[in-house]
Amino acid sequence: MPELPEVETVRRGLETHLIDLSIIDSTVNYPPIVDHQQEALSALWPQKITAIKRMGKYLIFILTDVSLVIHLRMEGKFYIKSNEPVNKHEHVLFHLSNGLQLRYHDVRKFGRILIKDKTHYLEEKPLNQLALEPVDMPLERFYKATKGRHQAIKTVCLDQHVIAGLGNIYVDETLFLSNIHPEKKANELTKTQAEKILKNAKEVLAFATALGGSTIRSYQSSLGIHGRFQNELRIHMRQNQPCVNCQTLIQKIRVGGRGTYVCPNCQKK
DNA sequence: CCCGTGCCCTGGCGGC
DNA sequence: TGCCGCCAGGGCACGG
Repeated sequence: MPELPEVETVRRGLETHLIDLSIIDSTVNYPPIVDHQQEALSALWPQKITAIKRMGKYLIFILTDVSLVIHLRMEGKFYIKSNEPVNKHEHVLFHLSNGLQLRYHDVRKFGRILIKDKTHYLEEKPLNQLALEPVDMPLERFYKATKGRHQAIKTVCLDQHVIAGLGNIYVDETLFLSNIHPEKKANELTKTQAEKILKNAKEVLAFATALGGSTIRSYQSSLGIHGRFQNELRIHMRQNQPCVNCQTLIQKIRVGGRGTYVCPNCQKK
């Protein structure tokens, strides 16, 4: 599942390949991906790709007249291909001015590509609902948000309206590094614990981004980029393996419906 | 406002 | 080997 480090890795790859190219046409094979706006999409072209940005787990293509706000969800990825046969999971094709095609590939079909106003996309859903990323988040603001929540801290950290960029992998890593149990009630955190979470979230996201994100299971990065952070995971996907700190066997539990890895000795409720 | 549930979707896997 | 049912989960709609 692409989280902030994987999305940033994708963004950098796309930037390298696409800046200053134009999209001259589009083909939509599965309309829900573009929110059934395939005709509006077709009417846009040509548009030059002037910038590719990222906010939390969203990618934003800045084009001549509009912005495309893209969420890869679980398994969305981009490929750049020439005229190879179209794979059954390639749902949207952008035909580029250099003869190549940017193809959106998504086995689960959960991803979305939304057409937004060029300058007001920040004021519209979904980006107007998006919280700040850990790197930009003032402690006071994060701590205040946790105080109003009776849910498990893991659930709150996954809420993109509270803090942006963390998904299931990096929230498990962050809470492990913070010695906080994922089921701890958010409103019972001390300010020091909130500070630890914020600090560790920043560090783990920065380190993972530097390694090109994680390439695990269903999520393999596109454009030939393979992340290496999966080799650095301390807790996620390590069920029944010894904790790196205390050798206690790591447990897999469910928190808020999510598979969650925890060291019952190191992480306190 | 807050919170829990169900939905979207398909490949992979366990069980028989 | 093949089939069936279940599981994975980010974000959102909906209802209490």
